[in-house]
Amino acid sequence: MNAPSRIGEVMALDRLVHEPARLLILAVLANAKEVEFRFLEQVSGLSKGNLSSHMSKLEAGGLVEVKKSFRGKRPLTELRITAAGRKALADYRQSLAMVMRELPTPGVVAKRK
Amino acid sequence: MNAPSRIGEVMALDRLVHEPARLLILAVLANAKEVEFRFLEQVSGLSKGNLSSHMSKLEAGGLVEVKKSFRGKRPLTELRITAAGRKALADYRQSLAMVMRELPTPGVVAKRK
DNA sequence: CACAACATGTTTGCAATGCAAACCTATTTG
DNA sequence: CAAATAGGTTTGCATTGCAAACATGTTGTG
Repeated sequence: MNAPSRIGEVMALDRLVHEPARLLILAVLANAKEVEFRFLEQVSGLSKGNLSSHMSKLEAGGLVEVKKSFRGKRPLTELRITAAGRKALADYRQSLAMVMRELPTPGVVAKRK
Repeated sequence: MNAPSRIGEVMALDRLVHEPARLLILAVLANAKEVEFRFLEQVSGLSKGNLSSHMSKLEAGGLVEVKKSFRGKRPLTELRITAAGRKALADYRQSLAMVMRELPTPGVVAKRK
């Protein structure tokens, strides 16, 4: 119950996942078999450059796989989440849940004494 | 269809609060009337320098108030969360809750068939 | 055909950030 | 007195997130 006892959880958050842009990407990927670069660009509102670099980081970290091909004559980049990616996301979610418990509930303020 | 509709929440996270070290600080402050620098240093495991700069950022953002005084002959720095700080934390918590809903539940993977 | 405009990403350049080493001022201890 | 300790702040640096510029091909237009 005591905040300090679990306070360390916050610092253990996986920074690769914690970054909002990447968290968004992972969340989308986790809900679809395979997602196109263009789609991600649109739903995220990220610039191409920014998206591209986050993508590379996720790939470098092994959380995501990138498949390059052609649709017709145009380049096509598709992303898929890996098993490690799912695990990282699940772990992150778990940590978040703990963190949420540490955060004061709206109303805890009134717990004066 | 709900994932893409609420997906923007992730990008709206307040970066000032989102940073783990600062989130930790805020969480601690929210549960105590006033907290000493040294105490924060110990429970967080942050270096003095790091803590000092996060502190300054929170102060600059108006989420925290810093009171400097002396205890005996030694300098003493105390922090208190402001109303704005509580609000920022509450809003952040709210956003987090939404994000959590977007994240795949452990077990969603097995939803085949 | 020439060449402009578009499509799809990647690389580059830069400002902002997190981090701890080094520093500063004052006090206490050997 | 010198050295160690206390309590923080400033500095220097490596990393990052971000979009502008670039690269490479394709389609449209006169």
